[in-house]
Amino acid sequence: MALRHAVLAALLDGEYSGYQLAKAFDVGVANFWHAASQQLYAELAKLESEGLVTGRQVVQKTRPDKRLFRVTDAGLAELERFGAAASKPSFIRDELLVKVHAADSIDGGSLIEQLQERAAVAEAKTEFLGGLLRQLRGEVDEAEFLRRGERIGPYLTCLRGLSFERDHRDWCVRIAAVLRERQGIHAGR
Amino acid sequence: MALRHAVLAALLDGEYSGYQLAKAFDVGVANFWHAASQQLYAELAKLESEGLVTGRQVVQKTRPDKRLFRVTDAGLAELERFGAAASKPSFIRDELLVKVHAADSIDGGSLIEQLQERAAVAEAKTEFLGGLLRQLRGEVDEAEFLRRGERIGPYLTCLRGLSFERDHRDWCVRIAAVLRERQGIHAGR
DNA sequence: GCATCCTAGTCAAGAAAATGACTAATCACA
DNA sequence: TGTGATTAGTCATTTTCTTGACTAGGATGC
Repeated sequence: MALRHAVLAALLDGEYSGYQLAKAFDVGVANFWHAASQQLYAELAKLESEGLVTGRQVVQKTRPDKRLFRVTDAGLAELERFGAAASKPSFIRDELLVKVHAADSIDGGSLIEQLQERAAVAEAKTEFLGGLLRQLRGEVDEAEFLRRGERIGPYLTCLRGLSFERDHRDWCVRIAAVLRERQGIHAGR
Repeated sequence: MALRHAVLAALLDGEYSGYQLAKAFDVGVANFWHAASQQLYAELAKLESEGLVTGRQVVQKTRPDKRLFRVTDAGLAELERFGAAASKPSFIRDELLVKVHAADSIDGGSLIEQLQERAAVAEAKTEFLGGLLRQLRGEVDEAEFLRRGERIGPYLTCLRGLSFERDHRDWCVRIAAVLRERQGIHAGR
């Protein structure tokens, strides 16, 4: 009963097909929620049967037909209700961190590689989110956009994502350096 | 097939009962993995049946008896194998962020309150993790500890947790301020 | 001219995780 | 003297997630 609200929140940006929604969950929404496309199709069907979203068929010539969904008034009411209720505490789940926690018992070389790779991914995502933010705010500067923009929700969560990715990148780089130095010390004995 | 490695990594710190493990998953391990105590008991039973951990009964007078677990050589080998394999991408899941994404459609007052509350929690966790780090490194300074400490894995993941919480707190404070200012603008019209 | 990618989904099986209830003794507090 | 917290778990059910396979046509690249 939680994915549904992430879907509703994502659909506020406009009409989406399940496929497009899955894309959104790979980029902006990924800053706070992850879901596979099959889950999204299933959730959309459930939301539709409950009347929280409506879909309309769009026939396409060069592409398979699709169904575009948007949030209904009942969906908005449900979001409103959700917004007022208590939130579950957030959680992270990260296998790379599990490995680092076990760093003293596993192969350092491989770990360093993975940290560098992850740092590169985080760096790429940092740049991507930077671009996305520029796109979302358009011509105006950030402070002005945040004061008077019409749809700032996605912007705010992207800000969080950007900060997270930067921070994560820095940590990865630093930890890789720490592990490299320790390898040098061990090799030098 | 993922919780098992988090459990193995956590058990590297020494012998733990299921109950103690659950505590660890609420503090240090929470920086990268979340699990309910029931899951941990179940996972420990599975790991034991596969020979990756061994448990020994400890009879207590004033407390219920408990079973302390430690990682076996087979468990270490499994961790080693896990360390060399590719990691799944990490994911965050945060209902508060879902709400912020939908900020334009839900009640601002409640959201601001929740952001402030979350900021306070993050602040408390920041302080807690700071203390934990001091405790982990003992008398030596950080650079020295990271160069020559014996068990740095938990320290490194706590560093990540600390950074995350600080960052999260700052974001919460800032977003609450942004939403407050927007409320002022609306009220002023 | 063939291979692969992209759009746009659907289906089913099985693993993993979340939830809620329950036991039972001890200790701290008021 | 009783209320609640702490230690130390167990059991069962439901929900959610993951994985892999499958359809099908058009676009793109080599």
